[in-house]
Amino acid sequence: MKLDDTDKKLLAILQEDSKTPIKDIASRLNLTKTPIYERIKRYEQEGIISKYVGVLDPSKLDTVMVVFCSVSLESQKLDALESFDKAVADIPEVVECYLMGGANDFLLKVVVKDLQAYHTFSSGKLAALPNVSQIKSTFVLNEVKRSTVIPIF
Amino acid sequence: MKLDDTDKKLLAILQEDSKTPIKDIASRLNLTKTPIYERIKRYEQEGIISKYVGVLDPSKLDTVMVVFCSVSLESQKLDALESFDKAVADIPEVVECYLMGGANDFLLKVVVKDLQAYHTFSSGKLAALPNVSQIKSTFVLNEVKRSTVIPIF
DNA sequence: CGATATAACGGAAAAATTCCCCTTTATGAA
DNA sequence: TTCATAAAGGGGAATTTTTCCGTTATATCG
Repeated sequence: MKLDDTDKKLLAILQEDSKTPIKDIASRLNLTKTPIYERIKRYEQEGIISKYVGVLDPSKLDTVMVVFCSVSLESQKLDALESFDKAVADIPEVVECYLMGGANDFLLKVVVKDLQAYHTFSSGKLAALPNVSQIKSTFVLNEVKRSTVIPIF
Repeated sequence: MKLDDTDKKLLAILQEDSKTPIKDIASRLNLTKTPIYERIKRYEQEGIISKYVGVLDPSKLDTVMVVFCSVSLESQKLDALESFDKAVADIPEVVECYLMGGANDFLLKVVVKDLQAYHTFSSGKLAALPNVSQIKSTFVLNEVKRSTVIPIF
């Protein structure tokens, strides 16, 4: 889908604050509610906007710890990768998971409540998945920046 | 702040779909709109919910490429770390940034439109920041899972 | 057992979204 | 240039949702 200048500005606004009233967006973009409303509906229908969510501040929840871990599999065959994908989808502690280039590892972002919970997760749930050969964990000391915005140029 | 069972369920719903009408949430949690409304307002005032955002599907935007890079600084002094923090906040391509334990590196999630844009970003903007000594880039081949949900147990 | 605080309820007012039809602007072929 | 057609924008009314009351229930503690 082709995005014009208005689309880019509008998507930027919705990525920053999806609760901004349509009429306010309209006046910022020098339009009225109808064209704004219809553009937004189009994004939703086409799946460009997949969902609207509330974002929590982990520093306000005293029991949150973030860990990145890179997981290597014994096999790089497609079905091994796919079965790992599926397994990971159902583990709530795994908040993000990426298949990475270079070493053919997965990079996982994991959220747990403390170090003990991480140990349980890592040695219990994660190491138990099929084909897992190596897990390297790195702990987040400080969350410097976290945004969900995909910059559109 | 102490979170009871209703708070946890409510935060889980809002993290999944913040557009769910309050009356629908109320009936799911066997309550009426008022207590739900007042709990949500409390989360917003206390900053537990920091914002509401629209989430874009990068696969629907043909020009999106994700890279993780670990950046080492020459100095681990506090002011060097802090000036890096501040600089990173203003770079839109840097979507997330974490100070990591272990090697005292930063881990950055970077979103650009293609490989050429990444080269421009990496050698231009990123390497130009003060104290940067080493940049290791790993490219995302496939986004297996990406959620903004912080699991609350 | 009161007294007080906290949470939940129900309805009305305000605000936002949604939907309708109409007007304007852009596009392209004759 | 001009007309036909499509695409985008506009304005207002109906609907839905949020917000804000006053009131009632429930729990906690001396």
